[in-house]
Amino acid sequence: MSTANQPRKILVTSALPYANGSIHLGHLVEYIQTDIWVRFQKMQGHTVHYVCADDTHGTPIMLRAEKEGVTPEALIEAVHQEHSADFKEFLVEFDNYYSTNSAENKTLSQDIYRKLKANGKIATKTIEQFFDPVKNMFLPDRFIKGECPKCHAKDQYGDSCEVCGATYNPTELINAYSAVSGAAPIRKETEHYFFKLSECESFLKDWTRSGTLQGEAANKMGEWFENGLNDWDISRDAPYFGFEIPDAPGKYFYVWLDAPIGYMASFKNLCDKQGLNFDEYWQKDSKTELYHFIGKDILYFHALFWPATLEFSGHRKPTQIFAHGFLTVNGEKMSKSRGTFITARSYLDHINNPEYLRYYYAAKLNSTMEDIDLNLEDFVARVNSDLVGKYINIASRTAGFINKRFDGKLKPSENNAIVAEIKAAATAVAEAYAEREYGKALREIMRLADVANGFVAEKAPWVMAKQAGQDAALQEVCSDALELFRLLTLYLKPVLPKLAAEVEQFLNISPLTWTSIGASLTANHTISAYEHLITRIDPKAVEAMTEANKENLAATPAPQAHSEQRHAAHQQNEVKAETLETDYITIDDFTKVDLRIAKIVDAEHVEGAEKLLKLTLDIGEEKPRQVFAGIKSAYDPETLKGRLTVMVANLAPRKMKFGMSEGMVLAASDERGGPYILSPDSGAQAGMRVK
RNA sequence: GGUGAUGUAGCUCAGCUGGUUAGAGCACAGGAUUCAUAAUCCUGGGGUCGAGGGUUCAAGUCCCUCUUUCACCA
Repeated sequence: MSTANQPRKILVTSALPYANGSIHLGHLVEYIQTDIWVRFQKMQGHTVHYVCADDTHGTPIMLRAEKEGVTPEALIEAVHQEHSADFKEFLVEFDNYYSTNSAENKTLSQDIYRKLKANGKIATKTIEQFFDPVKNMFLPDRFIKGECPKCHAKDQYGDSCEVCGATYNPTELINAYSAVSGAAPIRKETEHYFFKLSECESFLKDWTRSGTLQGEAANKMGEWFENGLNDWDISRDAPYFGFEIPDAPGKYFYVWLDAPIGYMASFKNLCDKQGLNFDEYWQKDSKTELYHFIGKDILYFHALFWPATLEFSGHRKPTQIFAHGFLTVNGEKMSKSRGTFITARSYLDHINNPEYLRYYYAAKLNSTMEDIDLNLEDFVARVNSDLVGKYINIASRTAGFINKRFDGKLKPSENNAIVAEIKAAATAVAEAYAEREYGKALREIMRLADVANGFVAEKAPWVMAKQAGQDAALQEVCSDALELFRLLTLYLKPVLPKLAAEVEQFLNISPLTWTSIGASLTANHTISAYEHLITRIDPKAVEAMTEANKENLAATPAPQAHSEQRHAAHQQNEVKAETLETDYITIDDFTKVDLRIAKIVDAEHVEGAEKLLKLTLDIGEEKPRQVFAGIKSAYDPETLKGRLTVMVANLAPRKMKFGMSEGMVLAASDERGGPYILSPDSGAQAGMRVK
């Protein structure tokens, strides 16, 4: 990507936050990352539209509204107000912040659906799903609760246990009940609509490898292709809060169908308000650019479903998708009990300045999908040192002389080498921003701030101030220092827009853009009086913030542990949960398993495998079996050779990445350790049946 | 179980396609300075670059094995 001089037309989105909860510091990583990029591109003189919206549909919203005794519309309106206010205060400047529950989105979603259907990409299939007989509705996994089949913890969700971490199907829960009504769910058939993603494979393979994804992301997508693409279930049965599917009474679009179309709808709304040409941005051969900033957890939706949806409904595809990692706080997942699950609002209540967080995130962000860590101690140290100690200090230590001694008038030198050096860094800084290497950009900028402070220290204007006849030199040094400060402000402006605006006012200059680098503060230019622009963070404020969030824990019920995005990603599995299981098996069931004593004739490491060993097992057959076993962590292959163990001999052979596995070795393990493979008592011979 | 990441000074992180005695900021120690909200400047201590093996004239950087942490998928 170049920082070229040609003005570009760019449409940028951030992922749509779900209208079911508050914005927290994790969300803000993405919005701040996007906002910095957008502001940078705008400073470059490009035409940029940054749109977003609340993601408003789905079962969780419907049920929450019901619980609160309001309509879904009222609920999402209130959340929209809250989200908008949060973003505004964090200086996330959308050109439009809309809602997926809009007329535009309904029209676009239905239109796109019709085109997909006309292109033969829609199919129907009857599936079986859990149904709440009291509430008369089908239940997503997360609304089925029960006792964990592994550790017997009560009230666990349908897909995994939060106590022991086990994952399972909702069918395995003991005494399953509907989280909505408490009734025991029953299985019921229903007709669903599917988008035939399986037919889009060759298109998607090309698309995901054409430079549209980060390298790591493209690798990850490779997994999906290896397993083959499943058709995508895009319908949900009434009652559902969403858009009805055309010509399908009682069927609604699944929220993930209309959510990304919400990007288009928000832009459509902006076009209507500002007279922009919608089709220029979305038609098949659009020359404009389209970028989606997302979290790595929703890559699947944006790199598979979304481009396929666009392609087969006759639209353009995204230029690039930028996925970022998650936020950890003090090196760990955000946690209510540690007080590190911090909402945007709570941050604002305790730390008066949102730009500190913007700065810290920017200092940590790069173009990869790595997680970033908000270390609260480091946060305080970094902001205080970089922003107050280094950057702001340059103005603070020199502006006083200009104001007191020269009536605010500047007189810069003709050729200052330091000024030239800092101007010369513009390209490197711009490239780093464009590539989303904000950490790199800020490291460079702070290095320049060090250079600027070194310049002031070397010239020692305070010495000049005490010597007669040094007035001109004093004015020149301080003027140059303020020019350095101006340039540093310009470089920091995408990250610190509010502070930059205050500096512009202080320096009495028009808003800085990238072309302002060529300009300079000139002789006789008058600046305003300097007032402290920012103050240091008091570590006590941070402490108070985490304390306050701990208190909230006691006061409010724990939030839904599963994010809407995580849940969304699970939707593919809902369809798969089909076989019901009972607690007991019969002797016949057991004898189906052909267990044999096996002699390990050979064992070796598998190149490239993390946990596997390749075993060659003699069970008295002509040819030994080759079995891959996940016991590498516990056994050295050499020590296994010659041992007897137990294997499942009639397990269907399975093709693994490293070859065929013709059986399975039994081993014991749980959280206390393992795996420990089994050994028969002495006397057993290879090939004996275990029963 | 699979996949992708990850492990570099006390802390947070840089180290591009392998090449001089491994870097920065913070923290710490000593000195300078006092214009600036204890800020700034100079100097210094501190790392067997997760562990082991290999390739190479040369590896933090490539390969293999083990291991840490995380995420996604199953």
